Formats: sequence, C-alpha cells, structure tokens
Amino acid sequence: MKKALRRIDLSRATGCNIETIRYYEKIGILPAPPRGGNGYRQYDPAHVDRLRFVMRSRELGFTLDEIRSLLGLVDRGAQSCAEVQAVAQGHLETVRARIRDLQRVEKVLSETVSRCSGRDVPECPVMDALAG
Amino acid sequence: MKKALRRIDLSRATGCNIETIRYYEKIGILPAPPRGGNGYRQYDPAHVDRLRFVMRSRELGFTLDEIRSLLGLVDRGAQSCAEVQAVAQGHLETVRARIRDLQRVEKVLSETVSRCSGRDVPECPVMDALAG
DNA sequence: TCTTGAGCCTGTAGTGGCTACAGAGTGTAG
DNA sequence: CTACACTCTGTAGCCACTACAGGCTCAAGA
Repeated sequence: MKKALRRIDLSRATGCNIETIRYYEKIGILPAPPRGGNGYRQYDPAHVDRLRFVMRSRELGFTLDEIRSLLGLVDRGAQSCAEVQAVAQGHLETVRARIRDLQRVEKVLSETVSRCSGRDVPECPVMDALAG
Repeated sequence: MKKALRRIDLSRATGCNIETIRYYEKIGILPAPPRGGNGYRQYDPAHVDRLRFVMRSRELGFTLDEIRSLLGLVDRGAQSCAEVQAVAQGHLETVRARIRDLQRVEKVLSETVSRCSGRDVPECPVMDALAG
C-alpha cells in the first residue's frame, strides 16, 4: 500500500491552489476523501485525475455547474456521449458569443484610441466616445 | 426650476438598474446627489450624463477602478488626453488578450466536439480531451 | 377624505469562483 | 527539543452587481 497523498501533494500534482481543493470538496465538485487517524484527508491517484479533469474543464471556461454535469455523466459511465456533446456544444456557443462581444469591443476601442493625438490637449476622442 | 429626477427616473433615462445606482454612489462612482426634504435623492441631467458615461465604459469592459480613473481625468478637465489614452490602450490590450484566450478555447472545443459521434457509445472524445 | 399603488429610504445577504487568514493541532527532520 | 511544514476548521474578502425586508412618503383616483 502506497502512502496516501496529503492535500498539498494533490495541490502540487495538479497545480491547483490548496484552498481551492477544500472549496471544491465543500461544493461537491470533489468527493470527500477518507481521513487518517489524525483527521487528515487521504487522497489517491484517482483524485489527481479527477481534479485534473476539473481544472482542464475550467481552463476551457466550463462553469462549475457544467463541470458537475460532466462529472455526473462520467460517473454514470457509458452511453452518454450524446449528453456530453450537448454540454460541450452549449458551452462552445457561449464561448463564441463572448468572442463576438469582445471583438465588437475591440473594434470600438482600437478605432477610438487610434484617433487619439496623444498630445496634452482638451479634445479627447476617447472621452467623446464614452460620453456618447 | 425643473423638477428633480428621482432614482427611478435616472434608472429609466439610462437603463441602469435602480439598485446599481445606489451601489455606484456607495462606492464613489456616482456623486451623492442633494436630498429633498423627504430625504429623496434629487438628480439632474448632469447625473444622467455621468451615469451614461459609466455604463458605456462598462459595456466596453472597463473595470470600475478604470472608470474611476477616467472620471477623475474628466473632472480634472483638459490636458489629460495622453492619460486617457493610456488607460484605454491598457484596457484594449487586456481585451485582445482575452480574445486570444477565448479563441484558443474555441479551437479546442470545436475540434473536440466535431469528433463526437453523437451516438450513445462509451467512447467520447470530449471526455478523453478533458481527462487527458 | 381615504385608499391604493408606486415610489423612496436603509441595511444586509446572495451570486460565482475562488483566495486568504486566524487560531489551533500534528508530523517530521536535525 | 525545537523548528518548521503541514493539517484542520470557520470565516471574510474580492468584483460587480442584484434582490429583498421593513418601514416611510407621495400622488392619483373613488
């Protein structure tokens, strides 16, 4: 039997902030691990995998709610590819919408800034744009 | 003398949520307006302009801290176009970075989802991508 | 005049996704 | 034996709102 991982070991193995691990447990994203006689949490490699899954999903912008769904599908195992695809597809559309929003913003901002003289004058196109 | 605007009038004139107006006052984004004998806030058209400025800036993704800076520059008046430009330019770079991030995410997600069969099978490329 | 409804006031709590800290206990290396 | 690194818990803070409770006031209609 291998030595159990402590919280900091899990943190280091995944790059996840050590406090976040406790937070994820509290809100049901990570399962509560067994405890040793001292009350310390005892993790194993399966926890590392699960936390990596969560972190990778977060990097891709999934909300914790979406991740809960994904994990639920993982746990119920097979024949759920269609459901997984639905979650991912939904999120993909959210991402695309955010990109479009930001591109609109980028356009307005860059056009405005480029009209700036940079000189110390009272006429400021940025201010004018914001004032509307 | 015109009738002063109530909070809800300012809200309707700008589209800003009525509670948000109070919040902006509390954190110093909007100046505390004079009060009537009944304790009600009394706004005037200058407040409408200022709140519109704030909302337009928020739409462009400026943080409230950045907006505080911009408003400070507005209030100190002239010869600050260079400073305004600096704030806007800084924010523009943040926006561009966010777009790049999201485009990376979009690429990964769309490639992964498109590999999905959509059939009810245990093999799921989305899950593999997230796990791997 | 009375009632009704819409507005006002305040403070406080909740959202998401963490992050940090206080205060107390435990495990281990030198 | 003493440091020090780690553990545990609960709680509070961050951003930018949003909502609600409980009480007050104002204006229009019957």
